[in-house]
Amino acid sequence: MSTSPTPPSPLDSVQLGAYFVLMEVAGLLRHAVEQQLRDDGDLSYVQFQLLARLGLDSPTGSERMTDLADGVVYSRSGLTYQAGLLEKAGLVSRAPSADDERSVTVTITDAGRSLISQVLPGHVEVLRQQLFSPLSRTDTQVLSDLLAPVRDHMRAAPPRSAGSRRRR
Amino acid sequence: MSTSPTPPSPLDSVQLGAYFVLMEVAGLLRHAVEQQLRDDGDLSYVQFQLLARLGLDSPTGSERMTDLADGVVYSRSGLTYQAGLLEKAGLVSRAPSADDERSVTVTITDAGRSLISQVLPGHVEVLRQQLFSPLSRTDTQVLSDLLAPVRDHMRAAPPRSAGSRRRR
DNA sequence: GAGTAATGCTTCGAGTTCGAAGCACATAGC
DNA sequence: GCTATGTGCTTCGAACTCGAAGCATTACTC
Repeated sequence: MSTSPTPPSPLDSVQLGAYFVLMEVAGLLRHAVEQQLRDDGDLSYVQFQLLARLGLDSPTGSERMTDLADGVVYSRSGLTYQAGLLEKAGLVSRAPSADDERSVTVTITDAGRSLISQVLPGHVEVLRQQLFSPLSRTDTQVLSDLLAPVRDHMRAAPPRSAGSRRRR
Repeated sequence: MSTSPTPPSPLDSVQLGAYFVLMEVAGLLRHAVEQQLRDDGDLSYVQFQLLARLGLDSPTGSERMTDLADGVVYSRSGLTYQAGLLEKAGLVSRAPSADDERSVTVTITDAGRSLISQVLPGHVEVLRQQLFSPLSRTDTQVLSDLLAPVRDHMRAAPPRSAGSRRRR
């Protein structure tokens, strides 16, 4: 209430270590993956994420811009830019949504699907070598189970651009 | 073994899930942290990493450019840019190394140390709320133990710019 | 059903990132 | 010692990213 300046109560070394190693692994993995995608299909990591989400996750192969942006943790303006590139490359098409005239629906094309399947094997191989080779089946399961609640928790309290434009 | 084209052998769903959740948590966490750093000390995530490494990890408060770049998973040219910004802000100083005339040694200044301690409490608070609140003490330890070998493995087989300039 | 607020996307400018090329110093081989 | 190769850092250009501001459509409220 007055000037209690958040008593330090620093993280213990285990927590700090977990934080650092988490961020570092993610960073290194991203670099490795990025390089493979560039070599095999001339795609950036974000572009691959977008295509994968459309081609593998979505049953219809379509999604709204906003849902795509949220799903990939990405700014809206950045998505506009990337969607433009993907469209120019013929991997994706954009059209105003049927029900909501404001929305734009992005749909993966056949070329897009084919590019995914061209890139995927190498992608999987990188993951296997870089990420999974030091992890047993059980390890992987445990890792996943530990992080899933964290993801859900973070999604719930969105630090993202999610906040309403300005909560007045 | 003529044309065995890397038999698909796709990752199972557990592995895929682990991959996705790992990358997503890291992404979300980075955004959250970035915002806090911006608000509390006008620092980017990379800048904070650099200062933290100099101020908290290094006993002397100094490191060579290359070691800094490797430690932070960052390109050399990018580091040159950021080191320039930090120097201009008075948080860091640069000087040619004593033993090797090519090297540049970066050293954190008092202002840099003071900025770290100004930003750290809020940083820790974000981590506590975003990352650690869904994790028990044991969970955190396990997570750290799972990822440490992965990091070591990835560091060993560097996908980074590490390769010699061109292995001829 | 008119007016206000909220939502969906894009444009714009500024800042950041990377790799390739280049410069300077250091090391190796002869 | 002198050339050839390697290493450390910086400069340069191109590409990417973000948030703020703007435009269009939809949802609320009375």
